[in-house]
Amino acid sequence: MTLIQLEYIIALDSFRHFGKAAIHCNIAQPSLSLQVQKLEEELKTTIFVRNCTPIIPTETGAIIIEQAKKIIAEAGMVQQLVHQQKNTVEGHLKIGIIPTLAPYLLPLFLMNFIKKYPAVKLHISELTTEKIIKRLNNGSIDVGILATPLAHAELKEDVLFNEEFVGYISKDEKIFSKKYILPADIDPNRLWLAEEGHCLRTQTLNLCELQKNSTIEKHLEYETGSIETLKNFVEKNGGITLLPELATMNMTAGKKAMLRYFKSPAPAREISMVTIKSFVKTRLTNVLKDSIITHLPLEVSKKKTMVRLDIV
Amino acid sequence: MTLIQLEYIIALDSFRHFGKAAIHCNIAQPSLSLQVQKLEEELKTTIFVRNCTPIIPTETGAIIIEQAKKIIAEAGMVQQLVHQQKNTVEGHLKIGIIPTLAPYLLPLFLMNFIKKYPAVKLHISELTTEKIIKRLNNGSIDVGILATPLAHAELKEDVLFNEEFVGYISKDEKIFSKKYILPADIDPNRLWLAEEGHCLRTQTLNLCELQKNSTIEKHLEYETGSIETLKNFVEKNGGITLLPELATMNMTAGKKAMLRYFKSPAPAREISMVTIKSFVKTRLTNVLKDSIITHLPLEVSKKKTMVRLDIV
DNA sequence: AAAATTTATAACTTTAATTGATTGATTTTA
DNA sequence: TAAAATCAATCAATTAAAGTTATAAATTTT
Repeated sequence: MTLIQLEYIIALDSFRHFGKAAIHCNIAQPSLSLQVQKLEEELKTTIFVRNCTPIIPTETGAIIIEQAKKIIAEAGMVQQLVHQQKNTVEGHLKIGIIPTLAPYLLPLFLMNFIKKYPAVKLHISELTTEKIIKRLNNGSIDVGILATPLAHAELKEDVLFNEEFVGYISKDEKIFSKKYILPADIDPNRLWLAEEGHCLRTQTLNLCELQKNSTIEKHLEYETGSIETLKNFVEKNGGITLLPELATMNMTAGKKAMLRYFKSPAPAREISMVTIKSFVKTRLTNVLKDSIITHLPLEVSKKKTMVRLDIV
Repeated sequence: MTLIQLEYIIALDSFRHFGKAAIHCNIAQPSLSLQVQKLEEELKTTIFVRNCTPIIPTETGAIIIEQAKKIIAEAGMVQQLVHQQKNTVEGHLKIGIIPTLAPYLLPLFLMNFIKKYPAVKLHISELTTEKIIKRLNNGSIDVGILATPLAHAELKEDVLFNEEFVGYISKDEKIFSKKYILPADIDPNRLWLAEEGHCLRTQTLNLCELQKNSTIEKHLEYETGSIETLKNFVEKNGGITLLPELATMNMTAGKKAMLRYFKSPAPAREISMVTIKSFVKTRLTNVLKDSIITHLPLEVSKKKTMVRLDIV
């Protein structure tokens, strides 16, 4: 039994496909087949049932895979212990972050982070919530930064901050004249929404359904995943949209005049750093977390009374 | 990093000597050197300080070795899980047992055990308590069967039974006429003792010192590790010796007439099955334990009031 | 200072892992 | 239902790695 074989069966379990798992492991498909066979031979048990699509682990196989994950995690811990001992922060960290957060959160801390920890190589991907969860599970990213809670038992959530939603109101709207708005003030028919499957859409809808279960019937359906697009729509075409607080930070004074904050408790989304529970690069993620939190604007980091809008 | 490299550094830490560790690992010394170097290179840290004799692990090295032991234990668990799943009992088990127990305990269960579990390969060595502890720690035996408690934090003790001591009294002795004896009845000057370092000697001396701190001055000093020799001395030359109960089971009626049991609570030694705490072949050791306990003579297995004589 | 011990290095051998090409089996598509 | 596509296993060849013997370098012991 080798650590590599254990990595291979974990990948195979995660992809349920020899070819795809092989690509993930950076090897050719026959190598994977052979190593899995060798391990099965050594343990005198079949780990995967091949005569079905997709392949599935046997009962014993599933137990072996669980144990393999434990072993690989403990093995990863070795390098961590060395860094801890040296008091160094280095290594690779693959981060997945949702697109409604990335353009506003990353610039706040990223340059500072890579300057402070030059030995850390970051690899950041903008991904949807769904893809982040999938990739955390198959190990192609280490950390997710996204709205929580996710209610996934295998994931560990570390709350970074709560981000308020702010109304972005065209001058033509009735509620433009109000100083502070209430969820009830928002007319779903005047609301620009993010596209289907977008967590911002879910959160916004949650807010509306919080007040009344009105059927939303829009005259114009426009699907976008971009907050900038939503902003532009309100500016050019009127209407209302909800912006996460960080997206309002760098607006010009003129545009900020169109913002309307909610009366306390304001609706908010909880933003967390998520890892799989067996994740071992704790030192890296800890400094990342610290870096993010210390570079948050005061408006966000100071605790306020909020109502969390869940995404599920 | 490979599991083999981890095994090598564990062996090297245990022997503190490249040559000896290499023999233990069944490889040549340069192979071990090379693999340790490779691991140190990969982790970018030195694990062992070589410019001293014997070599010692660095501070970081010691931490890595601890983690390595955890990983190797978890890896050993995989095969165990497979057996558990198949509900089979198989594998190798290396047992160390003290010489004062081996000839009397092993015949009681061994044939039955190998018949019941034909897939288990046993390798049994008669070893002193000291050597058993050493070999448990360096992994050259899996289980020790010996008198406890040992007061070693890294070892797990599983009590099998308590074995009474019985006086073996020559007809010439005054106390031969007594039906039941007391520790105070034993004249240290008439006592045949096992050799220095022998746990039976320590236990016997403990018993004597329990009553009075008399200085033992013998006319004849004879060093033996064998209970049979002690018996023969009493038979041929008179005097007294203390026998562990199991050593009295197969005696002829004539010789049994020389046995004198202690008044309750009788002095006894605690016999346990000892493993290192990280040991994983729990299924094997469990069936071994069961096998031993179920084949004990009734006189031994039935609980009596005893006073434990410790060996330390 | 010489001998012995111990680890590292070098050159070579053996073993193991990986690959590209191909086969056989199964599923999908037309 | 036949053809195409997909997927894992097998084969032959290559590459990489782990191990070996012999020996050198360094250290300790005598």
